[in-house]
Amino acid sequence: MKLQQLRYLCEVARQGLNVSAAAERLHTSQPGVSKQIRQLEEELGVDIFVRNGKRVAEVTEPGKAILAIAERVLREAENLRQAGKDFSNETSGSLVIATTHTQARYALPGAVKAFVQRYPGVSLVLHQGNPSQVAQMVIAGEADVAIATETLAEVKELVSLPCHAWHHGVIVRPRHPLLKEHALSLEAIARYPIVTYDTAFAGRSRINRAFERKGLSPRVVLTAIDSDVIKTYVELGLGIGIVACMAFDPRRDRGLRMLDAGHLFETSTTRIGLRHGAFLRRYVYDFIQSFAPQLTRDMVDAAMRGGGIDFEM
Amino acid sequence: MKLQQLRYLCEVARQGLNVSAAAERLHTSQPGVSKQIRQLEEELGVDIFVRNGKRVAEVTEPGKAILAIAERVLREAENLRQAGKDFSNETSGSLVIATTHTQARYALPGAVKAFVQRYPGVSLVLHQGNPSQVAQMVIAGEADVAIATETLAEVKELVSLPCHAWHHGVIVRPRHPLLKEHALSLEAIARYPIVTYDTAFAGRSRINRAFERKGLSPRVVLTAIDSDVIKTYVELGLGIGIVACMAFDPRRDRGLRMLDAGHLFETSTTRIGLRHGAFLRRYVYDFIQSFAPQLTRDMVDAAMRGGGIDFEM
DNA sequence: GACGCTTACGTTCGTCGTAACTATT
DNA sequence: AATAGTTACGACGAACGTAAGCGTC
Repeated sequence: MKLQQLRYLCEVARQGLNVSAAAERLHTSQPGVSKQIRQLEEELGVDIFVRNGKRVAEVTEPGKAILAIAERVLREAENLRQAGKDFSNETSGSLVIATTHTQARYALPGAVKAFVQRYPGVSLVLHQGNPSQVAQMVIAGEADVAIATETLAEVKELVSLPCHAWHHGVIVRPRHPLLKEHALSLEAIARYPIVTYDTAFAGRSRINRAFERKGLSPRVVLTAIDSDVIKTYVELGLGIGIVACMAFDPRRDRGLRMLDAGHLFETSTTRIGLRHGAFLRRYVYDFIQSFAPQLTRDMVDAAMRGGGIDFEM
Repeated sequence: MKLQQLRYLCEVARQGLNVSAAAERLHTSQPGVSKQIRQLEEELGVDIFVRNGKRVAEVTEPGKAILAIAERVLREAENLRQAGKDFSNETSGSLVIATTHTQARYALPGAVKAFVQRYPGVSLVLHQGNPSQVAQMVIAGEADVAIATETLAEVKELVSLPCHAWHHGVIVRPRHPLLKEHALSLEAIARYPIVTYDTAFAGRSRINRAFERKGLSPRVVLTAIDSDVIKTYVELGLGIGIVACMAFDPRRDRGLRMLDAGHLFETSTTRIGLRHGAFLRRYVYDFIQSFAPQLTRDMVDAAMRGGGIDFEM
């Protein structure tokens, strides 16, 4: 068994069982790939692919299990390579962050700016998606870290750590009647049409729960995945907005007013998600700590090894 | 990077940094091992070993991290091989069980007997040790499953599952005064010299805790790691014994009497410990279920993937 | 001086790529 | 007919083992 064979195998699977495409991506010949896979099948004594005549048609049931393990082997081998680069003080590299719009736009800029200054040789990539896509990217190895408020803690394949606690606020147009009420209440909010986040985004679950508990069914007239869209429509007078407080900037958002709603909705916690057992280069720890200062290298390491460990903020 | 290089590397580390010894164990030449390791070091750009002149003296700090990852790679590769054997219906193989005396002697015989009948081609090996040794054997890959009452649940590197709940009993000689008391109490027990398990064995922690809670400090005159030694000394009149109920057999132990003490000590739970993420061959699942019928393959799999999952009995 | 690791070198085996062949759509 | 995968074959390269060299203990 050789690592190369596993690489070939996984690439064929990733290319939708197309051996030629895999060979091309691997910069090698197609017969070579074909042969190595057959050799692996022979060594293991298991057919991994079902071949219709000469065409690779599907993955056998044992093949699925084998592919899963092969991917783990390759991932660990990749960890080794990363560890090598890290210890040899190689400054170049890449950091791929998978995150949601709200985080990318309002929470990350500070940490990102500090990072690119400190590590000019490291290319930083931001991938955007919804929380479950973000989690999947990290699981699949396409991203190094996931940052999101929802979902991450429930994904078993990831180690997740709390970064920031934050809460929601209500945004309205200037001179809106809500601005005159001396204490903001859920009942008052529910009287107006609402513009807020899409399901499974930026603490939307907390918003729903708060209304449900009071037996209120607010009229949500528009949902968006990002705070800017919400703000735009609130400015247009479509309704009042419920967004993360951090998404409101009094200087930029002159056409809007923010009412703190920390007492109405549960606090949300932004979390960082990491691949279980992954080797993280020094700059990854640095980035994490720059984003969430309480997450020291030791804490992250402890969580990565322990697996089940977690703590509340 | 090749698997072979990692194999060489780990073997050298395991042989106490002796390249020649590693080469011999790997059935290859010593220069080959030496060269491959240097190549790996060059590829990774990291010195793994500190060489005093021409002698390998110690592992560098980065080397330790690299060794840890290399071992993970090899373990996954081994999983692949096991998966191959399993799916190709190869009947031969081995099952190494690390366990304590009490389990081996009183809990396992039934499951072991059924196993060797059902899988005559699989060689079953029992390794004995104290609970933490047992856990270490599985972590190190020397054993496939750990079975013990203490320790396993706390070891993070293992997935542990509850098998049997059991409790302690008090054994005394015939005509002992305790036999006449109509309700056994801790206070009554504490009046006599006690023979029981060594620290960290077979629920000894529960025994201690029960007495502590009542503020009693019983006089323990002898501790042993196995029930048979305890029984022997109780028969000799050294004191009364506290052992697992399952260790008492009225037909064999004619010179002794057993008093149930389930109401005095907390229930102990025998657990099975498995290496996190390991591939288990079919017969391993069968063995586990034969030992603890509630542990179906699906349950074991769920626990292995989930990592943090657990349930109480 | 004995042991242990490295360097040097020749053989062998394996891998890769090209080309021809065969099956599937 | 075109696309995709396997078989065949020759060239290159890498790993292995033997033998010699050099440092420690």
